[in-house]
Amino acid sequence: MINSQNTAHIPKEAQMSSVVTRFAPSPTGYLHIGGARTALFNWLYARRTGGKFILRIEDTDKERSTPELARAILDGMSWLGMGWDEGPYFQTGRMELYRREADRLLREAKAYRCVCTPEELDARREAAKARGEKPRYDGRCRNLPPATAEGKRSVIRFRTPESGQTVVHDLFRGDVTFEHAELDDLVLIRSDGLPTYNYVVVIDDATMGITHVLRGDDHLNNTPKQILLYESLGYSLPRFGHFPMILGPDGTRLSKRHGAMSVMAYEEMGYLPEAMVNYLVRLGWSHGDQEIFSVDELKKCFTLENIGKSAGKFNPEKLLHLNAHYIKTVDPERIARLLIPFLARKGIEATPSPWLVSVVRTLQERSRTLLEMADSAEYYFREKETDPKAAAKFLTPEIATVFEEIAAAFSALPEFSHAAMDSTLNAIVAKRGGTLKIHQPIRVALTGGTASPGLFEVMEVLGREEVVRRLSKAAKRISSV
RNA sequence: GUCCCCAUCGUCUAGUCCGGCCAAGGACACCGCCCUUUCACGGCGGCGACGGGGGUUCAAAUCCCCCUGGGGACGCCA
Repeated sequence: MINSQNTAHIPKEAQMSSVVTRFAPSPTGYLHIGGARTALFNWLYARRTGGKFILRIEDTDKERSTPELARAILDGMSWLGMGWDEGPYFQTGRMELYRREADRLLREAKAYRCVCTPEELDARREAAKARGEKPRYDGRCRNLPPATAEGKRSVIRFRTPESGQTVVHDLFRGDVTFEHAELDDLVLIRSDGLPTYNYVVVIDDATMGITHVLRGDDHLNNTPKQILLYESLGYSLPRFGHFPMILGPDGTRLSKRHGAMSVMAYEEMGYLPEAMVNYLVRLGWSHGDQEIFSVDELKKCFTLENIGKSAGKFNPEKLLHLNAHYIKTVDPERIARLLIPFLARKGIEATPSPWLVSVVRTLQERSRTLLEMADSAEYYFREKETDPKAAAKFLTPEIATVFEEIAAAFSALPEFSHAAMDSTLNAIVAKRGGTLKIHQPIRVALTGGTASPGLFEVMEVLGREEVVRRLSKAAKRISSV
């Protein structure tokens, strides 16, 4: 017998207009890169098709789930700008439904009670591995008279067909066939009465009307079991699509070893959500040669057809590049607002103002993250310690008098503008033979280092008073050495 | 070990379904040059891939098979 998801008869338009996707993370960790992309694909597909996107928290692992982590996942979703149309649903609130359906399966003999203990199961698994076999449940409680389990600690297992096969019609990979003989009798309800993942996911997806189950291909092997469950429960099947996982830069499964994998860690490092979204969407999906995508654009052009099949490696460099792109092109007023907490971390108090925006404008082209921007913005707010090497090279004794002359000339300027400063400097240089290199010394005196935005921009933002003050101060300091 | 998936530059990928337009295109990184008051931005150029072997065909990155490599799953985790 071959089980199949038969949706081919449904007209394309009908499928399009009624798409329901979901993201179902378990609150046993933060929202990480991989999870975020899964959410993104589902969210984008729903948006693209005018469908619905549901958020569901899979909290049936009472050992590891915490409300704080559930909160953190929600925060991550919000930061990335992914809103959900329904939920978040929590599975812990749906226990009665899970038990009722399990009882039904039990009554129909599609499931049975198993009294094997975890210890026994472990031992058998090890033994099977030692023998070189696939470690599966051996089915010894399958035909136990129901009375045997009476009063004993037991789990409810699904009675998987012993022969035949199930084929998964995967949206991205085509048909994948699994022999039932390869599957074992999975646990539906644990001995403490809590349901397991493979079971609840089916009930939830079915009862919530999910039409497209789009998830990482680490779930592909679970799918035949779930299809069998759908059929036993009498539910109609959604369409399944398994996209490749994201691997660490070293090609192994993503984990803490790979450094910052939590999405929110990137916010703290000064990344913009649009950069993260853009990076994530291009990892495993493409649209010709296009690299830059706004969210609005994605809502129009994101398609399932362009999702690839091979696993991708997480590449922090490209994410950084994309972030630099957005730092550079996003509205400076917004950057200014976002920058404030980063400045605060350095002990710099700033408030939104046109001046702050002008600071940002000078730094947009040379900052790849908000963190970098805050670092290079420091001299606008307070004098920095002068880099000793820069001082040695540019703050030479003969420059002191030049600084004083410039300070005086600047003070006398009717207007402290780029053009006025430029011609003032040129005049002073010309007066001394025209070979004097004056820009770097001024830059060092003003910013404490040799790298900064255009000198005139810096001076305009700093303001005449501060420029004159720093120049005079530098002159005095040089002379006093 | 068993089963499942995957395979184009170091990385993300276009091209593969409908074989010729591909002496394989774009992006990141790297290198060089130009622009330039520094650092950046930008522009131009360079380096760099169809994993191997068999088929099929007039023709294969594209279709088939095997091998190899990588990943995943095998829980009273999700």
